[in-house]
Amino acid sequence: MPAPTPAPSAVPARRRAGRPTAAILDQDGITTAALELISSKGYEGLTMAALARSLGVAPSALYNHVASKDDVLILLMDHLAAMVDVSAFGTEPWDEAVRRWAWSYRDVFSEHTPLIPIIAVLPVANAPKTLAMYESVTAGFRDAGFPEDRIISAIVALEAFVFGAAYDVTAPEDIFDAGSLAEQVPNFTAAVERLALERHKRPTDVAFRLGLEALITGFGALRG
Amino acid sequence: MPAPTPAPSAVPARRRAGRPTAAILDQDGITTAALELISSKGYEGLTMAALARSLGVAPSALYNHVASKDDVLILLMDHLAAMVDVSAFGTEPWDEAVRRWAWSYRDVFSEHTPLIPIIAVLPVANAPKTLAMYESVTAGFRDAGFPEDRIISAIVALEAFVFGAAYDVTAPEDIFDAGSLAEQVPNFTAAVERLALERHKRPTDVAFRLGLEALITGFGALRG
DNA sequence: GTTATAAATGAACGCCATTCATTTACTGGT
DNA sequence: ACCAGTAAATGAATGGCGTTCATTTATAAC
Repeated sequence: MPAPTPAPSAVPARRRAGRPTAAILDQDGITTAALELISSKGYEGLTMAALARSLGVAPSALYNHVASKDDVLILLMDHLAAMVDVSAFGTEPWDEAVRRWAWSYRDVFSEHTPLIPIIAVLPVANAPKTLAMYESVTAGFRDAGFPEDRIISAIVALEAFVFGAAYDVTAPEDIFDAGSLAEQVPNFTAAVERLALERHKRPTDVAFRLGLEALITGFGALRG
Repeated sequence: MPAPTPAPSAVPARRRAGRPTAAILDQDGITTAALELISSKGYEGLTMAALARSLGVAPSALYNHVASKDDVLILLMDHLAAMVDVSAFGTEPWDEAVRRWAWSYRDVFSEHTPLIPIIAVLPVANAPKTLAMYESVTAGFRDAGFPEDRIISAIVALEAFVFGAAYDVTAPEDIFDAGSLAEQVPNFTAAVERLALERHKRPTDVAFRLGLEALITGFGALRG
């Protein structure tokens, strides 16, 4: 018969309430766990209960470290901002640096579109890594001879394009299939059919490139 | 004392279950009520319960006419697409028509940013009025000598910019105030301070204009 | 007339974010 | 060495949400 001493279980013994020897949770751990949860279950799977469960903790415990679920989303988006590639500012010519930054920015957030409504509107003071990204980009623009009073406007415009394009990446392939209404919109249907299928390039990438190059060209002309 | 016959009450007598003389609800009525609700209480106030209440109906009654709340949002966004000004295509030069379309598009959706994640990803077959908008724009591009195989890409890029800019409109004024971290981001802080305060123009409008003009110029060069 | 159906009701469900009283172990002051 | 205060956990409870479903009934169709 089995020994009376309980075997170490996959389910850990239920922790008693009260202050533990060392804190189990912190914002970094919560952020990491949230990212893992998102990559396995998507944003629908990101609930406070699931997050707590993945950390081996009761849901209410999270609220000792974040004020709300929105707070978790802010932590996430600031973490992602640090993953955006700004390294080309300072090492590459301005236009190439913008190109790399924008593609990278779009790619990072296209996997995290539910954060876009938050980052687009969040005061930078609440997001230090995002702020650091802006600092690098701003310095790159200034060093490239950009007039200082237009730098922020240019960045805002580029960002708007990037966010919109990030959504576009997630659109289904047949988004432009008009179905039974096709006959009623002949010009549109024709244009969709002619959409050049460049090899190895998604339509969303072609559109992003087209817009980005126009913005880079247009803004490049502002440099002194 | 009051007569036994009940006076006509502000609260209507509770309707019995069963088929009414004429249908109370339809998709148009739901859409209109939803718009009113949003304009008075905002998108947080748009719940199925509140929507039903504003129509004098039980929440479950809505589900005879829409499959889900997302369905309501789709109705809303298609309704809004019809409000976007495409009238300049065909009457004005191409660049001016794009300008009017884009500004109008941005203005309409800046009041309805919660719909952006939906419209950005919804197949056009589910949104006839949106499709009609695309038809007008596509025809305008074609008539302006735009190469047919780039029309969709150009529209997608413009739309991405418009959606991102719509979010930007809703950002708080102090979004770029770095607060206590200002010293750590000197270039950024300086650029924010120099942000030219053009009279009568919001910074968000300045940025939109900057980006839009760059896109129009860049895309205009593609015309044959 | 009978039958079928569309369109309403209201009760119930499950999920979710959040709050709160409570417990407990560590920390700093005397 | 004690004591008080506090940080960090528990788990039960709450209220709101979208949605489902059995039921009812007026109208339309045969």
